[in-house]
Formats: sequence, C-alpha cells, structure tokens
Amino acid sequence: MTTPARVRVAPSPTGDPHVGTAYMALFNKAMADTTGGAFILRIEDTDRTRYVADSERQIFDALAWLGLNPDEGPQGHGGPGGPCGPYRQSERLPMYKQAAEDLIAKGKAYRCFCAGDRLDTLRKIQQAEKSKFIGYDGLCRGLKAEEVAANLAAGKPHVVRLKLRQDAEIQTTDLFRGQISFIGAEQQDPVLLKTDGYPTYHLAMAVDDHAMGITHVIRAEEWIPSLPIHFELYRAFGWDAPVFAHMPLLRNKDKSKISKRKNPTSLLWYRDAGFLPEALKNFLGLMGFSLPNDQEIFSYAEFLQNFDLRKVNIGGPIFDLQKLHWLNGEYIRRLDDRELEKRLVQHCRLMIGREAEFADLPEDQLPQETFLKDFEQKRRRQSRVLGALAAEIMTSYEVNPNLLLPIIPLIKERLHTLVEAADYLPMFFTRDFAYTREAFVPKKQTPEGAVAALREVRAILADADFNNPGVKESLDAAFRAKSEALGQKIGPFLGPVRVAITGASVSPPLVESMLVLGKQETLARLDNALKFLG
RNA sequence: GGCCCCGUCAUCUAACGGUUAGGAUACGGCCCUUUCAAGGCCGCGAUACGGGUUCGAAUCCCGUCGGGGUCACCA
Repeated sequence: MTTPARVRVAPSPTGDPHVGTAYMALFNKAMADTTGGAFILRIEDTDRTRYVADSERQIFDALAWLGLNPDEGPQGHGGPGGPCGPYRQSERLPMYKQAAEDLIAKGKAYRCFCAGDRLDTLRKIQQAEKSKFIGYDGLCRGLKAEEVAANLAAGKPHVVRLKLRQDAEIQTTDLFRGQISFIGAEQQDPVLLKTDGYPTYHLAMAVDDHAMGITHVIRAEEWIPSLPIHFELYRAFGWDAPVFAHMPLLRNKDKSKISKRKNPTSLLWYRDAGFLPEALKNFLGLMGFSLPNDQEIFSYAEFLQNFDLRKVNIGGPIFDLQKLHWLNGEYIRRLDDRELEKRLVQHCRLMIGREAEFADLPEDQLPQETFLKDFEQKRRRQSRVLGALAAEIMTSYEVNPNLLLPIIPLIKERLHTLVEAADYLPMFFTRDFAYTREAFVPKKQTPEGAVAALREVRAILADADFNNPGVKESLDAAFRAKSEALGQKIGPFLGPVRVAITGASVSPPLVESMLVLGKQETLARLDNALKFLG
C-alpha cells in the first residue's frame, strides 16, 4: 500500500545539536520506518564561516542518544555510510559545480558579477523607497556573452544565479496545506553557487535530494517562503520534485520560533538535566501529533503503529518544559530499579569535573520564565552535588553492585529528572550534615520535645533487630505508640529524628532510610544529633 | 512593510457537518500519608470575531482581528 520513502534530516554543523533537528529526525525516521524506506543523515556544511568542527560528532551522538540513528549517513564517528555518499556536502562540490554549469548551458541560470557592495546599497535604496520588492534586480541577466567572457578572463569573482520566471505564478504544493502559489515577479533570482565555489542551500538540497532519491522532504515550516525557488530549480533541471511536507515550528512560550535565549534548545542540555532520551523522544512525538484513545505515553514502536504523516497538526506547538518534566517523571517511575540505578550512575559520571560549568548564574543571565528559571537554578546546584558525589558513588557501585539498589525504591517516585537525585542521595553517603538547632524544631514541636523524641527513638531502635523481616512494621508501630504516649502527633514527633538521620526536613521515607543505613549508622546519627543539641 | 502560513481551555491535543466540545499538563480543593513525593477523587478552564452555505458549523466559504515565518553569496 505504501512505497518505501527515502527521507532525510539535513542539519548544518554550526553549533550544539538542536532540539528541532531531533524533532525533524523523529518524523522523518518514522516516515522511513513505516514505509520500509530509509532515513538519511546529510551534513549541510556549505557555510565555511559558521562551521564548528565538533558539531558533526555531536549531532551523531545526540541522534544515537535518542535512538534516531540514520540508515545512511556520513562515515566516521560510527556513521553508517551508504550507497549515495558522500553524505557531507563539502565532499560533493564537483556535483554542484557541474549542476550549475548545466543550468547556465540551458539558459536557466547565469553568472552574476555584482559585488556585495552593490547589493547592499541596492537593498538600502529599496528599503528607503519602501519598495514592495526587496532583492536582486537581475542586472547581470542581460550580460552579453562577450561581457561575461571578459569578466571571467579578468578573474572577476562571481556567483551563479537561477533565472526565476518573472511572468508567471509559481505553483507549489505542500502535503498539509495543498497548493501555495507565489508571484514570480516578486521573487528575486537566488544565488545557487557562491563566490567561494560552495553551493547555497537551495542548489545543494535539490542536487542531493535528487541524487539520493529523496521522496519526501519533511522539514520545518520556515522553509515555505523558499518553496518557489525549490520548485523552479526542479523545473529547471527537468526533475520530478519530491513531496514537500512542512512541519510546524516548535515555539517558545511567546509563540516565537524556539530559540536559545528563551528556551533550552541544545540536546546536550536535556541530557545534562537528566531527561531520559525515550521521554524526550515521546514528548517530541506529541508535538503536532497524537495517538488514538488519548494515549500520551508510548514507545517508538507504538508511535510507528499509529504514525500517519497526514495526521500532523500544523498549528505551532509551544515546547512546554513543564509537561516534559512530568512525562520524564513517568518514564523514570516505569524504569525497573536496576535500570534506574544504572542511569543514575551514568548521570553521575556525566557530571564529573564540570563544577565550573554548573556555577550559579547571575540573576540577569537566568531565564525569565518562572518554571525554567527555577528549574535551571536547581539543576545547576544539583549537578554540582552529583559531580562531587560521583566518585564515591561509582567506586561504591563497582565494589558493591547492590549498594545503590535498596535506595532506588525510596527515591524513584520523587524524581522527575535524574539530576534531582542530588536532593536525596547524599544522606546515604555522609553523616556530615550542616544542620542548625532550629531545624530540629519544626512546627508543633519544642526544643525539649525534640531532644525527648530523639532519646525515645534511640531507645526503641537500640532494641530493634534490623534484620527481622517485619522490622519496618514494628518500628512504625513503636514510633506511633510512643508519640501517642507523649501526646504528640507522629509528624512533629518524628521531625527531629528525620533531621538527625537525613540532615533535612524533607527526605525519603524515614524508617526505610534507617534500614538502608543500618542500625549502627542510624544510632550514630542520633547520637551525633543529641550531642549537637547538647 | 511585501509575500506566505496558522488560529479548540494558560499549555499539548481529541472530536465521518449532528458529542453536555473529550483527554493530558499546569493550577485549586479533598482523600491517602511519618516529611516530600507518588496515587485517587473533584473543580477551574477553549472552538478569536463577524457574516454566509446548511435542517444542523469547531468542522465548508468570505471578511476582520490576532499570532508566526520569511525577505542573505546562513541553513
């Protein structure tokens, strides 16, 4: 029923791997996977001025992290290669050059010797005149063959421009929107080949998509304005155009296109903040798409079973970090204990030696939006805590594989991100708490009562057998009975104890924590607290 | 500003032209509870506006308004 789709994602290696790249990769890969086609990664490195050396590797890593590996793509960094290579545009330069020459020979393109200065002033004049048309005026279209030859002989730098039809409507088609037409006379002749011999996006895209047998171009909506160029290019070459499907743009809270200043856009940020790749992937699948029966949590396999490009909702979705935060918590709770333990250890390893990177941000550099601001502040502190604890956790983990495991059930349902484990883990590795006298006296408790509670609880624990299977229940009962005997509610009664054992008034469950720590350690902590309170 | 795209709760979204416009996040309340969570229940909350077409419009058409994208030898 469906023919195999060949689709691609084509990021340019100009910085951190972008969440939008992951979004496009997901929908393109789904298209390939549901049709038995191929998902291709192509590196669009035709802008030498913006090239970032490590970026390509990061794109690879980020896609692999999300399980969005391409079927075909550049070699190196574990890339798969493929029959239509090379997949780096910088390695395909002769093809673009040839294609441009072909178009010139066919009279569909021409050499333009206009200098940048001329274009700048032209644009300024047009703007000053409030001209409806802003762009190149086609001056070099009229160059005679001798003039071109003379310019060439003189070694004058030039670009190659596509001759766009001036006299017609340019009809284009988008899978979601149907026909979109543009007035030819309102378009400028776009540059195909730059002075430096590199192609622009337009030329490289058409040549490569054709050469690689791309059937569907699923890309961001911001490309719609250049649709007439792309259709005209295919026409000039005499090639059939692929299906174009423009996905909605991910948005900031203010509905503008998602941007670094207003929202985290780097996939590295999401990884560092302790989002699980499967949760982020799921979340991206919720952007402009939905599964039947209101199902919001789904595996990639389930996503594929329900995937239908035509069902994409093209209203621009706001990337709601708060909902991702919730979703990630759901995913963490669904991990089995062993797996969560492993991920936490991995995350600790990721945090090592990066204290400077996670230093507190000054107020004016913090995000404006309240949830994100709060999240970012916490996450930096938590990252530092985990980084500092990492060596100890990893060593312990290697020495005793069961060390962390009993802790996992106590913290699992409290986490929304891995980094939040920083709020719960340290108490299991240190008894060196920086508590204050006031911390031991919560509401509905007195200093005398606090000391009394610590003594009573110590006495109960001293007689308890921590290895008895029913010890948790019997301790619960004993604490409750004692608090009642003292005329106190159980909460205020155990408040000081919680501080003594965990160092904080908010913690994992108290009795379970004691059992993980062991009798000796628990009693020692109570004694420390009693000594502290003098 | 020109061109183009889009408009269902604050947010993500559902709804063969016929539903009391559904679910989820967030928010509020209650329950559970040994702190914090998690969980359960309840609540708040939308078809931008105005015209058509139709027995009947969130859904089709037109206009208005609003939002966004784009106007590079960047992608």
